[in-house]
This record gives sequence, structure tokens and C-alpha cells, in this order.
Amino acid sequence: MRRSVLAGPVLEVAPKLLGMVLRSTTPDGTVAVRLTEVEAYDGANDPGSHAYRGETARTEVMFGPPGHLYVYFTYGMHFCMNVVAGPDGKPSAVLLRAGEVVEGLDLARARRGHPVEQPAAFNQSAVRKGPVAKLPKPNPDRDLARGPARLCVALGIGREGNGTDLLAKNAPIQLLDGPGYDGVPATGPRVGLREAADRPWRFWIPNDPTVSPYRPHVPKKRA
DNA sequence: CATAGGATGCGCT
DNA sequence: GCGCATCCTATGA
Repeated sequence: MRRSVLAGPVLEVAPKLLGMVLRSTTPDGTVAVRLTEVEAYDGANDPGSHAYRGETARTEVMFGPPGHLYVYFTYGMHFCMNVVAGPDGKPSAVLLRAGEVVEGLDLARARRGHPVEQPAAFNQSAVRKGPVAKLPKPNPDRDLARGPARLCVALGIGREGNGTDLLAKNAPIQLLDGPGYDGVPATGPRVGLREAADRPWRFWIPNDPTVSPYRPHVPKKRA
């Protein structure tokens, strides 16, 4: 992927990210994910975008050159990340919503609190008789990066990833060169927004199991 | 399967 | 203060 490609209109850039591989290396190791679901945010004309109301300390990366990572913190506990698109100064970005882990599966499982695999004997029926401690159901590998916040956890990306140039050769987080997905992407409304929820600016690889379930915005009830 | 409620920090009005 | 580009768990079919 060349930077000039990312400098195009965000609605053209977003589907081109499908099938591309994002690789993140930390002291713990390396995890890479093949992107299966993204959403376009077009700051200038898009009430759903964080950049819609102008540049702030939080959104400044989006106003910079394409190919950098915009990471934000939300709901008091989650990080989500975007690839900055469009020409310099036009604050558009592509939210990375889901992917398939293609490298570093064990590390991704550990980061997501996936239980360590037990010896075969542990699963024998004899052991399962009688009362057992109620444990959270282990997520299948399909869910490791299914959803924007999970994707960040699986890749080990937080605040410090904000602003990373994904096309720099020595960057800890890189968008790798590759063929990408060459089929026809599915499209639909974006997930969980209050504003501009109708714009069909979500793109995903059809029938891919790692694509997140659609959840419309639900207004909180008042007292 | 579907729906509902809680957790939680911070950007913005 | 309000509300969020979310996720997890519990509950009922």
C-alpha cells in the first residue's frame, strides 16, 4: 500500500484496506491481523466524525498526513484506532473494526484473557462430573479481534500508538504491503453512532466470521 | 438466540 | 455535567 493511495477520498480508501495486514510489535512479541471490517469517517462533512467540530488536541493526528494512526479512548475503558486518509489537512479516517489474527495467535489469546489450553485430560468427561467453578466462557479465536476495542487489545495498541506512521519501515505498527481483498465488499450503516447513523459507510468482507455483529445506537433511558 | 444493564475516563458544551 | 465510533455478563426464550 502506497501513501498516495491513502491520500485519496476516504470512501475509496476504506474498502482498499480490507484484506490488508496490520502488524504490531511490542516487547511481548508480534501480532498481525488481516482486516475484515472498516468504517469511513469524513470529518469535514460528517457529524459522526470526531473531527467534525474542528481540530483539538485529541483529533490533531487526523488533520495531519495520511497513513498515520489515530487512536482514541472511549467509554472509560476502550481504545479504538483509525488509519488517517485523505489529503493533508482534510481530517478523514478509517476506523478499523475487526480482523482475523494471522500471526502471534498465542500472544493475542493471552492479551484477550483467553484461557491457556489445558492438557487433554482436563477435558475428559470424568473430570467434568460434579459441580465446577463457573468460569467465563472462553472466546473462540474468531472473536479475538472482532470489534474495534478487541482489535486494539489483540494488537497491544493503546495511547502510545497514536500518531504512528504505519508506512515507516521501522515503525512498531505497520500496514504491510499486500494484495488486499479483491472481491466486492459488503456495505451498510455504521455501528453504534447517534449522528449520521444512516450513511452506509461501513465496509466488510462478505461472509467472514470475524466481522462484528451490527449494533444500532440505543439511547439511554432518562429518570 | 435476543435484550438489558453496568462499568468507566475523558472530551466537549 | 452529559454522553460516548464498546464490551461483558446475566437472564429469558
